[in-house]
Amino acid sequence: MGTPLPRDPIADAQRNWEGHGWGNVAAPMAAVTAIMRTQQILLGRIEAVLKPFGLTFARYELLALLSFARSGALPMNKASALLQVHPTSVTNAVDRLQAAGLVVRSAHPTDGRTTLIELTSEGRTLAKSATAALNSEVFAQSGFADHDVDQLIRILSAFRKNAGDFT
Amino acid sequence: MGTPLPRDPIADAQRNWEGHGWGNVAAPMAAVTAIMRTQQILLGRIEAVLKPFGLTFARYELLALLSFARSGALPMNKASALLQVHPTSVTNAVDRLQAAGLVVRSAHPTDGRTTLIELTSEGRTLAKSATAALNSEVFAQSGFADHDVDQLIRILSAFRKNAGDFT
DNA sequence: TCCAAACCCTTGGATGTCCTAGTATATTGC
DNA sequence: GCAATATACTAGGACATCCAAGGGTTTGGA
Repeated sequence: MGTPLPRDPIADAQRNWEGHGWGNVAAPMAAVTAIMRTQQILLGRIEAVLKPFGLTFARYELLALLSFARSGALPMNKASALLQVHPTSVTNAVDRLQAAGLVVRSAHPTDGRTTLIELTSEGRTLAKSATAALNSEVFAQSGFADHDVDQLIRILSAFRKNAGDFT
Repeated sequence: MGTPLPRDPIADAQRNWEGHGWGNVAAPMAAVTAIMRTQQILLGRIEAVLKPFGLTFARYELLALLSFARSGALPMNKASALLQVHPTSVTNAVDRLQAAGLVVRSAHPTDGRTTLIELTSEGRTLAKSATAALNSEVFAQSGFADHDVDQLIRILSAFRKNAGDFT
């Protein structure tokens, strides 16, 4: 998928929108499309860094979440809510992490419906290493200027709140 | 995946990062994570609007690209480059669009390796309708303030250029 | 001219996401 | 107390994305 294009395809699309009389939504269209593409680029970088650890981003996120849980354990429904993904996605991730010996499922002490996900010591160690790698190889060189990072956090936080992610 | 959380999980993660001595990368981490989540929200809205048309976002993007191609046809490798996705993803999308009668594959006049994707009249009509729906139901109500849209376009364009998307 | 290298598309496999049930356990209300 | 409703997790299926590999077509250098 490799060589750079001679022109920005998203800017072209924006011009196309304007040329078709949709100028009022051309800019939001371009912004939304740019977010899609940026996410794709960032995900690619993250996956590349995690690959040597045998992790994908989905599994890493779960591992990281558990590692910050103090007790090292969380109910699956809680993890689903915090990661904002479908419960079946968590089931899928836990299956694989458990097969890799990084987490274990255990029964909830009082609620028989609930399953706890618990970090193993291997899981905790791996989470730490993977986080260090992401910090130095992705986040420390994100490609965003410092003040742009602040802008992004502000803009996207407002968007997410408005979209009903949190109160 | 429903009720709003009482707190912003990304802001919490940022605080966690700072608390662990990773303050220098906490903000980029939060920005990157927010982009991931924002993309997920936007994709969900888009897919919901496209569903009645029997389209997914991937298929719509290809359809829209073809509809702007004047001749209504593009080589698959060109589509792959412009959409910035793996060639196999285009193969997949074309398979389904062709099965739905929205595009047809045809031979390239001079290069036997290349396959052209061509819009059918049904495909062109559907692309028009779907675009109108996206414009009014997603882009016209993106949830971003106008000046934030400009900021996003500026910031993400610089990022994509820096990432090698275009020159 | 001719064969190796480059290029194009497709197939097959691994992952992840969501949706739609289906099973099991809790909670609520009468 | 017991039935109806709600909640939690999982199984199966549809899609999309990427990678690796394979077969056909062009191009280019010896």
